[in-house]
Amino acid sequence: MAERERPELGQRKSAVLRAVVEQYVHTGEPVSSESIAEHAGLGVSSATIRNEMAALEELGYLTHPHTSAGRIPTDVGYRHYVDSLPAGGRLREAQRRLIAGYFAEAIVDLEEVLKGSVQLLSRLTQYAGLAVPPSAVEEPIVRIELVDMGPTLMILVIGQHGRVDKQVIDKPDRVDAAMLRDTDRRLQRLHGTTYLDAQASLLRLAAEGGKAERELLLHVAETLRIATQGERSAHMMVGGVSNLAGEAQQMRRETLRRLFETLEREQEMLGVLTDIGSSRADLNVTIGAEHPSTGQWEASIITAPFKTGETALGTIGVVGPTRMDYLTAMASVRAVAKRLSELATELDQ
Amino acid sequence: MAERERPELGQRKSAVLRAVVEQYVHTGEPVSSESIAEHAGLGVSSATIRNEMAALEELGYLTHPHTSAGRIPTDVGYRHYVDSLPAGGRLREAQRRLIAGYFAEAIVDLEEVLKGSVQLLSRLTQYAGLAVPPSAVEEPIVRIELVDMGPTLMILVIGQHGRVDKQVIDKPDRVDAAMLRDTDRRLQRLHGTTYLDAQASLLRLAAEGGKAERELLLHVAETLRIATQGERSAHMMVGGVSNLAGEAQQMRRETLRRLFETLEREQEMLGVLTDIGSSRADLNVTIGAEHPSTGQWEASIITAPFKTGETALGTIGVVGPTRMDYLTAMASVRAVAKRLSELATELDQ
DNA sequence: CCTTAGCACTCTGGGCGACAGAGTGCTACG
DNA sequence: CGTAGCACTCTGTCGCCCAGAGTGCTAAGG
Repeated sequence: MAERERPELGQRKSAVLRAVVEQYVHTGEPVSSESIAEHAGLGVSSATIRNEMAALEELGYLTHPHTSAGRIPTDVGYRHYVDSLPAGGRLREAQRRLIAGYFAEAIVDLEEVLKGSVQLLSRLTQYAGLAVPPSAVEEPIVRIELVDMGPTLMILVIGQHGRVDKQVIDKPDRVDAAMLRDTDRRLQRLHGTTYLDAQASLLRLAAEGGKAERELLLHVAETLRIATQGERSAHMMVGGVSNLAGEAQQMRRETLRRLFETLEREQEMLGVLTDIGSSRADLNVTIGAEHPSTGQWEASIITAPFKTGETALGTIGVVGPTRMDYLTAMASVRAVAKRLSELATELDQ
Repeated sequence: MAERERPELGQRKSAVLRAVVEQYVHTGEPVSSESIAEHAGLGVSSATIRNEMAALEELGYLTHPHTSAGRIPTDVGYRHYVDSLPAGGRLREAQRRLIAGYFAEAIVDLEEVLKGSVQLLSRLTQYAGLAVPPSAVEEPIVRIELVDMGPTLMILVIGQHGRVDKQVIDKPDRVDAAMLRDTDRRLQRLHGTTYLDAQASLLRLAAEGGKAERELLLHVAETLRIATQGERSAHMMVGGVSNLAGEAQQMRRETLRRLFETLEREQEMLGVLTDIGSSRADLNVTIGAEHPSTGQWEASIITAPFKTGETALGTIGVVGPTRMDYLTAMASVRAVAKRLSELATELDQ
């Protein structure tokens, strides 16, 4: 729809826009026509650049802090810039090596790998990294156990991809060792079914059994529900937040506080990420006010799904100020997601 | 030793110091002699207060931003203030209810309780909350299992207090189902021993068994080692960091960044907390430059251990700016630690 | 000897005007 | 259509002044 209103820019306008974005990202200062004329190598004078800039401002791609200041990109400007970027953004050699080095270590626990990836991304980009682990819904269960802890009981569920969900509950009355063994055996039937299917099966099983057993099974079902349904379980991972505190020269204190607040609220943040990732593209970029939440904190989010074959597992990404080095950030996220997908595919066999 | 150099202040000097600290914490502005004379109810004129203030400055408890500004407390000033505080600081009714409400919920998983306590503390104090879970060293093992995940193998250790440690490894060659069952049975001997003792036992067992089994057992020992020795396992919990971003009006950007950075580095932060908590007091307060790290970020840390009976389990606390509401913060930390200790004692039976 | 009133002194912060510099927008010309 | 040139506008800074806040000191009084 925005496509309709903002038709293809001329080649030179695009070049000017790109130059403005890149210079502004680099220096953080409004960009003057003269510096573009000098550095961008377009072979035209500053006056011509000024005309182009005025036109770009008219079209909504640039703004003015005040009359006699240079131009800075608007969200729309960044959007055009990002869309016109070549797909295969390049990384510095050092960055490539960092990524390669990380994935050379043989870590086989997906959760550990993701934790590391978050760190990796935040180091690559100097923004905050984030990761959303696979939802358990479709994950086959390898084992369910009831562990007797004395006065309490631990329900333990192990998934095919290495996730472990646990819940500790007060041991219901009238539950003894024999009964636990019995229920435990019954739970073994669920091995191999997915978290989702197992929930349905449990409800059926619960209906059959005696009162005490029913209570137990319902608790198990609850554990699975929590594991699949977010709430306290959907533990999104965030790292490198301190980068934002330093980097964000221009962010006002209040803006920064709100950003941090949201990053701490898993549920809210997951909602935002779901919105952004719903397009199922290989790389999603959301710039400033394009999303109501990110608009609030003048931030951009770049995410990419990682998958085995064609099925999406989870998401990784970075959060940074709108004035972000999109080229590097996009390339980093894309590269890490690619490696993660390869690794996941390998683990899956 | 500081005790030696700074002898007991007179009663009035103490009162003036307290008034300055409290007013400064409240308003964030340097405090003038006149406002103390008016509000502190000491029944003397501002000139007298001025004399006292000059003396306090001489002694190192107060400073001056510049000649004609009011006084602000130094770290030493805060220290004296804190030490002279009555032990049973009081909380507002609303805060009491918040704490009572939280502990009224029947959560029996220590880890969950701690996560909640961190949130609770950050809401009570408006600073960042933190918690260090019990070390596994002395915790009895309830169960050790080897879970066959296809190409990989998960080592799973469950502790008496509800902790679950896992490590996923590549399945060593020459390991088949029968052998897993066999080793699994052998591992059952370790049930009931502590994480620490189990490590020693494993090394002995490993020496006896065949080559493939030895490799397995060594991996198990490694899992236990990681669980007891910090590294990636000692997952300190931090929450409410966004409070600091807003609250810290006076903190410079750079200071804030460093603080956040340290909060993200578990190992470093754990080191600081260990230093602070080593006194084994019921409540530890470290103010600004009293610790080299906290000095760097102009912050104070308040911690308290929680225990069952006499054995310390872990630590909770808050981190805030030196200009902190010590009264409330100390009372909050003390109250939450007390409740946690009660809860832990209860769970332990 | 301690307290206090009074006063001179100092430093900050805001308001004001002037000014240099940066950058634009426009016009007129090739 | 591009460009040189120029008038115009706005910011940031500097110096200045002034009001206000708060101190330090002195001298007088209990």
